[in-house]
Amino acid sequence: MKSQPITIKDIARILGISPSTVSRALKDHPDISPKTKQLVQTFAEKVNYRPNALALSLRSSKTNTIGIVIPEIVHHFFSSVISGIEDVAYGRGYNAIICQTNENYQREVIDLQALVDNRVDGILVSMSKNTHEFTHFENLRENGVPVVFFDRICEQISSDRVIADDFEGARIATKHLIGKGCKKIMHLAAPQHLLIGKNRKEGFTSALKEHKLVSDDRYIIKCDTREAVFAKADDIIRLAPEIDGIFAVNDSTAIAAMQVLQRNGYSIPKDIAVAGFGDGPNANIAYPPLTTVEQKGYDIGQAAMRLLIGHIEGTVEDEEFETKIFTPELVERTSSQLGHNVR
Amino acid sequence: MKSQPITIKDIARILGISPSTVSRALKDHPDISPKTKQLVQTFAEKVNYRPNALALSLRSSKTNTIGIVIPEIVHHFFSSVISGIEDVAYGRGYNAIICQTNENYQREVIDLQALVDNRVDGILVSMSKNTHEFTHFENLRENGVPVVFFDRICEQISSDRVIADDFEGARIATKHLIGKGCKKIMHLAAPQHLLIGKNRKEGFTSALKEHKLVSDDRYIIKCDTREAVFAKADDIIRLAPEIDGIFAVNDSTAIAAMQVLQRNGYSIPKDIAVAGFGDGPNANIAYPPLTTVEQKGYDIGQAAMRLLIGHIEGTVEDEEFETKIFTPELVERTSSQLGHNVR
DNA sequence: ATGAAAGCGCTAACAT
DNA sequence: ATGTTAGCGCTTTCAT
Repeated sequence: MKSQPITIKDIARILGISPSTVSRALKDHPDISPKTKQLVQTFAEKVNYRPNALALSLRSSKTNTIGIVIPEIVHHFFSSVISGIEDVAYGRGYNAIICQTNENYQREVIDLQALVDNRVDGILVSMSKNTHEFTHFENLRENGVPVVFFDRICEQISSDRVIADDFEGARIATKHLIGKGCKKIMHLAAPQHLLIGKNRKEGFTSALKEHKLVSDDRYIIKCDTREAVFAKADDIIRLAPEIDGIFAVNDSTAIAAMQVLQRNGYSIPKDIAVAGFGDGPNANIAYPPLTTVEQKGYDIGQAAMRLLIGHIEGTVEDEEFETKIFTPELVERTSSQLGHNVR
Repeated sequence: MKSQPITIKDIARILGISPSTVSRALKDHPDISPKTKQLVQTFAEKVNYRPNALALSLRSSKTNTIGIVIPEIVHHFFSSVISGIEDVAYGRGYNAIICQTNENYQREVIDLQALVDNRVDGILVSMSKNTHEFTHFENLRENGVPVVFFDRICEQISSDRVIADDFEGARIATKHLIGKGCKKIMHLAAPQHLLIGKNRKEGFTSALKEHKLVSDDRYIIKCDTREAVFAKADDIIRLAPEIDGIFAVNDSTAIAAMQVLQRNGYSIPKDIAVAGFGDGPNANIAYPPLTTVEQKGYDIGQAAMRLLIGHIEGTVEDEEFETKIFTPELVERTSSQLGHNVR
């Protein structure tokens, strides 16, 4: 029962007219007589004719499809970005293909290649954590495929970029903790070869300096996942008696740290105030609800897609690149109310 | 600088040979002389030749691409399923296009149409909550596109299916609560036109009956999202004094219910024991950690993709359908320890 | 107002 | 061992 989809040629044969007439009739070409148009359109409707997108794309070298390459779909931030991208994309007649690299460099290379092979009109990329080679990005340029980086941008490649102001976000969160009375704040940091790791750490230290607080390297612990926190639990607990605040590079790290401290008899936020980064839905589920900075994923996605369309449709000069920066906003909840008891 | 990608024709012209020779040389055809092969392959490598997947697919009417249509990417269950699908797919030389419907029927129709237009080799679908018309699924069959439903299957369409045993999972969770001493258990239920809603409720009532507990309709509250729980908070609080357990249709609903109860002075699990369904990462983040049943998303994804490949590659009879069922497993945590205090 | 022909990039039957 | 041709489905110039 695997019936081949009907083609323009089929319609032409059945109706006893030429393929070109069918093609024109279907798109209301003025040359075609109303009678023929009527005939063709009605028939096409009846047999549920659908143009073959492959053939269309091959002919026009335009797929109306863009590729999205991201580390992990499951993170709230990335899925907000995807929603932003998709809403703009669909509105402008583009389809989006999502590829997740699972933070795997090899997969990133393969995914990009597959997108290029399938002649997508443009690509939106957020780099994997393990990417240190950039020739696969350079190849895109050589192939004439427009690219916009977002969030995890590649500094070595000149291109449009859309980012959250990680430095400022970290600074805001840290100043908030200081405002709540914290004097000795620990930072749970991401790897420093990642821009977000570097910028958030620098925002953190900048806030400390501004308020003339000591910036103790011992208080900077490298862990940026839930698992990493549990692996470093001993280090955190050893320092816990000295500190009164934690700023974590993301929400899951912040939440895991709260759990580690609570299991060791500390009360949050009474003994130690905590702030995270990202504002996913976890922040509300956490106990106590987590103070964090909101990253505006949806806006970032929209902006990235708009920039990409600018390049695809040639409304922007080819070598003219732009960087859009979104400043995060503090979302204050219970976890940062130093000294307060929570039920 | 938008250089068109190089084609076989280009190579042929430059090397002064015919396109067919180039094509054959590139795929090690035995007819071609080693010298020519060497020449062509080296050159192709040098200019970074890549076949145009569009042209390939058009010619072979085989795209080596499958479509995934799911309600929401962000849910842990669905992203596990995607990982399972992708791992099998890549291993067998298929690419996957992910479409999220956002539980929107119209979007589901559009996404499926786009996939068919792009001639994917097969489609994996988990239905949107708001889908009550099924002609768009029937059209797939008419177009000869193999489909496998998973999790949110469509009863009205005969096809391969991969599901979690929701009835049994709900029964296991409910019996667990009963075993912990619960006598009056509330159920937070999903809409009954959804199979998962129906099956989980029936698993719940079946466990009650088995243990000769009363099944009170007042204890069945319709809410299956975090927001819905807050909307029904008054109803839940009104009944809270009577009950000693809650079985929720999913984890976020269970967690929201715990929060509502806690904010109203109830202690979990001392006063009321709670169990959820799904075992996403939230279950660990919740306070107290949530007892729930694990849905085996990764396995379901793998199984669904394997079934789909069977149909695509014709190793399975066309009208021969299979249903694979995965039984969830209980993951016992703190939220269900009725009578116990948690710090 | 309609049709014939060519071509998007590729491959495979059919020459030579 | 290599080249010529035709065709996948579609559109569009160029006839008529």
